Amino acid sequence: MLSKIPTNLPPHLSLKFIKTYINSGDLGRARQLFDKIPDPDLRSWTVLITAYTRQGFAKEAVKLYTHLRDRSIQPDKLVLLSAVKACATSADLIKAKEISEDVTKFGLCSDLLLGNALIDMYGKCRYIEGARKVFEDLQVKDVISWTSVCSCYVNCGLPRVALKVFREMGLNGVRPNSVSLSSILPVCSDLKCLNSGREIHGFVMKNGMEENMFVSSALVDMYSSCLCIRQAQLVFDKMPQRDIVLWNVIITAYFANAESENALNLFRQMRAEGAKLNYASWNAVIGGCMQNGRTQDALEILGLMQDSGFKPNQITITSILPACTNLESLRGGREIHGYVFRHWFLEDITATTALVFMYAKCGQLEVSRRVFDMMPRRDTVAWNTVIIANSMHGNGEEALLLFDEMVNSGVKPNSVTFTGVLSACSHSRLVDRGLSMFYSMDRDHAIEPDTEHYSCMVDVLSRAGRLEEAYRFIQDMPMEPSAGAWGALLGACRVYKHVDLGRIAANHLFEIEPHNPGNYVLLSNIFVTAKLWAEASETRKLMKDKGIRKLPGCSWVQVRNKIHTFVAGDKSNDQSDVIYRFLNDMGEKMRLAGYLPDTDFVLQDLGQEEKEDTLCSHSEKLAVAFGLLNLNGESSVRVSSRNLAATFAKKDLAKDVACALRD
DNA sequence: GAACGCGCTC
Repeated sequence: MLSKIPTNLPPHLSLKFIKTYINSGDLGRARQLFDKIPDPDLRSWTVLITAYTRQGFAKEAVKLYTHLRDRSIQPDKLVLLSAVKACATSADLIKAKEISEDVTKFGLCSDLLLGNALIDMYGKCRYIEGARKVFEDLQVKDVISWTSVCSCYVNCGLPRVALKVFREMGLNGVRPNSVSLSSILPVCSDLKCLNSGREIHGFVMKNGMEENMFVSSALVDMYSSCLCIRQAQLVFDKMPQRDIVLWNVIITAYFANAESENALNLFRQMRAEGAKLNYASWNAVIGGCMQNGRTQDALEILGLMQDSGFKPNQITITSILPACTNLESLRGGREIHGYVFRHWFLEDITATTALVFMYAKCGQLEVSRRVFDMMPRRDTVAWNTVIIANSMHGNGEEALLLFDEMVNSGVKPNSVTFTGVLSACSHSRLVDRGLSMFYSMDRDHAIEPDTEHYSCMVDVLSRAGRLEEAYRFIQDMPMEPSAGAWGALLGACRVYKHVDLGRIAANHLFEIEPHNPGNYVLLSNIFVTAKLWAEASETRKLMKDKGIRKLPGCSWVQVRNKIHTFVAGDKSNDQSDVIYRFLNDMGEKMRLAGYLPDTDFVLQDLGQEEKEDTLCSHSEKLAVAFGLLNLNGESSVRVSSRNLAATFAKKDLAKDVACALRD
């Protein structure tokens, strides 16, 4: 029994006791003994610092080193190594610099082991200059020095430099080992650089390293990222043994390549072979199902996961939450919110962000905002989500205020942020703000606008009726204009009745996406409005000849527990009579108030009265009327629309998700 | 006494 902590031991014995306590997992007792030694030797310091780092208390380890220095004890190489490692783990750049100074101060800056550890430390602190300096100053560099400096560039988001350094290493006659290879292969994955990946695969085979678990799982991941799933499978098949990571990687690879059937088969095979699944396995397969639209499978596997004794964690919840991002899911979504709350997952920035997004998508902007406001910390994605939420709901001014708040709080915007901000500007007709935002991207935030941003700007100008400007904007784009850009212009040409530009935009769209029915319908409608009947029917004919059909629009509204669906001109609802009478009354009241319906929006060649009728039977209008008539103000009316085919698949999945989660 | 591979949100 290790009951009483001994005192007054000679140094070698106290070290022995400290080690015994650490090995038995009692770090606290080791510390108590250490604190009782009046003058601990350097070995004791080293052992304790290392133990703290290994057991996940790197900050405490760094503190311990600070105590040592406060006592003006001169560190040796071993203590410094342990401190450098602690600092690397806690990624504390300020302490990192202090320790680095100590290394120099005590004349150890040309030591290879310490130098390598310092490079790794700076890499983990994302301080390239520091790592580079240590690397340059090393008289002798080995494979670890080179690998560490490569990893540093990878960590700091400079994959191309990492690849360059990796090649330099070879040119300097240093042969990469398995660690170097599994560090550099993810770079090929990120850059989708199949050529470099293949080259490295060749090196692996020539040097007989293909059975290394780290190397082969990195190879599988590389081939998967480069969309060569067959190559990935070949690497996997050649492995005589498969550890859990290799299984996870190959399953993720199939999901990422949209082959979910094969992924699920491998998942079954993995379980049949008795592989010991970990959290990554369960989350990979649940996330993979969700990414591939297999919500039902995801739910089933969520059940299996819990049967196997794994409690869904933040990542599981985050993956499954998108099942709840539709209007009819609000109830189930709330239950999941409860689960997230009960399990302290609100501390998790990713899970909470998914929750913020879910509420916004369910039409609950206020709740979404309250959840966001309660977040203890917010990263770029969290800010992006709340900005996009406001943009979706047409709160352009609020989205811009949030953007300022984001920048002021020191969180860096990225390209998604600007997509959100610019689309907010377009929905709220904030043209000047949109333009100034767009020009500030490159100038103030070093973000180069991509196709999506240009399309947003075309939308900003188009919706404001500045069609010629929008067209010039498209012509000045540095890249090939996307369907989004031309589509924004075409839509606005319909609203502002601009035939010439409409024709130009549509012709580009027919090239880019020849099978999108919307473009043909829009152009035909533009012709109808301009009374260019011949061209209108020609467009319709073009569409028909290509075998393209427009799917009917559809809207639905939830009243208490039931979802009611409407298509345009729908008379199938029990209350259809009441709905149409209500809409007619409203129409009459509007006319009296001086509002005349814009019948230009009806494409058929009908009489004025019939045209007004057609406008009244729009599917969204029917759904809103039904909601107003049946909800009696007891809650807000939330209507959502999609094309009919997508609607058949809708279902309150959130409830299923909530049911599947067991406390 | 040093270095490496798998899971989540916009």
